Amino acid sequence: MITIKEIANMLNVSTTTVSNVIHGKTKEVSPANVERIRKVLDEYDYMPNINARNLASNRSKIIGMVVKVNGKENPFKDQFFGELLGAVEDRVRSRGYNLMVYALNDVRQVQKFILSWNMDGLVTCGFVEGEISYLQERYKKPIVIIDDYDTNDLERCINIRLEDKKAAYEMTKYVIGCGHKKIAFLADNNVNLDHQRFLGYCQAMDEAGLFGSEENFLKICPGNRGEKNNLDELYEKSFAYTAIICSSDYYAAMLLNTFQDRGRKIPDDISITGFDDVEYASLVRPALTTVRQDIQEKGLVAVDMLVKMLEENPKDMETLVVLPTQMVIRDSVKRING
Amino acid sequence: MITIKEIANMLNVSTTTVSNVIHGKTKEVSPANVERIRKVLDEYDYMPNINARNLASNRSKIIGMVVKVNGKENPFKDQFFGELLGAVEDRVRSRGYNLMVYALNDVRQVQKFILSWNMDGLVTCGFVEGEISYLQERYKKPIVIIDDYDTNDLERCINIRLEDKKAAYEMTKYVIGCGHKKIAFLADNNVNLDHQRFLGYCQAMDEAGLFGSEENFLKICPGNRGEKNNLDELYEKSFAYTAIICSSDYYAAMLLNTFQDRGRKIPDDISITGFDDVEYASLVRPALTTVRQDIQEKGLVAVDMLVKMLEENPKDMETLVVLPTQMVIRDSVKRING
DNA sequence: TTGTAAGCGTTATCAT
DNA sequence: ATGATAACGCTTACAA
Repeated sequence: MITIKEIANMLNVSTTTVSNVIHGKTKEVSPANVERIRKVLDEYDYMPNINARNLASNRSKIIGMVVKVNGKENPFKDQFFGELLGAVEDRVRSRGYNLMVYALNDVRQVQKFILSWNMDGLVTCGFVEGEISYLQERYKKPIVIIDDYDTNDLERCINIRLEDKKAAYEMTKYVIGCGHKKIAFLADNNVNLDHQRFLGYCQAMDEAGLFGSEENFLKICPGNRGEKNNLDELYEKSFAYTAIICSSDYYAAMLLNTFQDRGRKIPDDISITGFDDVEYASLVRPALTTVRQDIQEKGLVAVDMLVKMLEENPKDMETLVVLPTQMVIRDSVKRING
Repeated sequence: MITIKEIANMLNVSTTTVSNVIHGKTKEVSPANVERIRKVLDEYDYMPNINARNLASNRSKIIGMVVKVNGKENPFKDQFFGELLGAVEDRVRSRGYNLMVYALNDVRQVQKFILSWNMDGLVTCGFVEGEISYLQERYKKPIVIIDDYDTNDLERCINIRLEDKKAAYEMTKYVIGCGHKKIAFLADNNVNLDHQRFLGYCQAMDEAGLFGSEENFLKICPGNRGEKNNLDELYEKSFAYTAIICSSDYYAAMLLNTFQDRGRKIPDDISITGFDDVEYASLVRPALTTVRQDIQEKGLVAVDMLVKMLEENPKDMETLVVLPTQMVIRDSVKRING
């Protein structure tokens, strides 16, 4: 690999001049030299040594994507994260940055990597308040936080979310409108965005004079490697309901499966709804009635906001983006008599 | 961020001594100094500047993962790539490296990134012969090639594949054993691993005295953004068969869907098999009879082999890993009368 | 328009 | 056991 210095020597010019040509600052260089240097650059297929460049210029052109991993699972098995990552990668690259990916559960490790590499910015997903602010105190560059509700108005931080509460509210209202009264809500926890969705569910239930409380919150265990889901328990509990609002397509599909295997007909015996509208939401049978979010868009917006902060550093930048959702009605909810 | 030089000054020692402590070369440093330096390192939460380190030591501790993207699709939407990426990330990190991810279709771009960053090694997926050898000529470091059949015995390259032909052979044999005679093979192309699977199909057909030829190769169009699948055409053609061996779960699920929507019963009217055993293979209905591969393992092995080359540089290293597959019999194939 | 030279934070060689 | 010091390849004042 040829270096700037070598080219400068070859052509009897200074490294500054070569550097200027490389960076397109051709106004500062005589046309003749521009020509000569460009030719050599091309001929020898010059590639900058990015480590040297980063060291000298004190930036890195690296954007880190850090997703929190709970337990031992591979987060990118989940189509949501896969699609998000792909969108982020695409936009990061087309904006001239490079993407480093980490799936971690320890925020101290995150800190180590981003500081050591002097990353220009960060996209995080799945981390919560305490973790984010820990990072934010030590890392003085922009952070985009995807899908968190507890981190608000932190300096240099941008939040990207959905209308989670509203979406769950609408879905629940739709199910109620189909004649259901005994409706449960299912998630693997009741914090952050799952909590917001639960609140939406509760609101719709309350408005309809039904009973939206924790009593009807069904907690599903994530079922990591080795660890079993609590599907038996959920199966038993499900008999108390005619519909279950799930906080993800993933769990909805799991219920669909389990229940049908044990002989309950869906939606005839019980209705089930999902959230996200990942690809297999329309592949399972019955196809899931669900809430669509545009994951691709989430990733693109995340990077765009980050790069905007990085390159324009606008003073009055909006610090929160709430993306819209959309009901997708398929076949997993039955219209029943009141 | 505190630097080595600053620490050295504070303690009136040389940067060499500090550096030695940082790297655990405590034999070369007096216990008293080890103690003093460690304390400061800890107190000031020293983080190395990796760009400086890389520049000085001429390595990068970066492993690149490059997946070829055809058309405009986001490859990580496909659970196969998502899971592979997650496995690679996990192992890369635990081996002390960092992962940079690129989804590209132009091999010249790949070259630019890996050379500029001085990456230590590469994991590629989806690239084919000409592209790989182009890279290999310019990039003098190890490359792991996943799922390619046309690149063999290139220096510094390791191939990782499945028993694709054998797996397809066994699947076809199973379907024949269920009494089917009119069996098609479906893929989106007939090169590389899809071709191997097609060969396995043909072999089983031939052995059974049936007709395994291109005539029974059904080509499905990938259906990228905007572009439509040729499902109408495939639906019509399917009436000539009682079973279709698909080269991926993805397409199998798509057929399941389309055919059922148009009123054909599966497996009663036509049997369908998949390949990969991604998660939704067991979520669709009927659950797919398919060939299981261990994607997680594929990723782990890829990184292990790469790191082994990097750190041990063994002379007699095996250059090909063929991972096993496994038949998974579910509900999408019907046993019929000969 | 061009060149000089300091500096980025490490590593590593070679003395002492 | 410890320390000078050059080197890594680039950017960027500043000088000419």
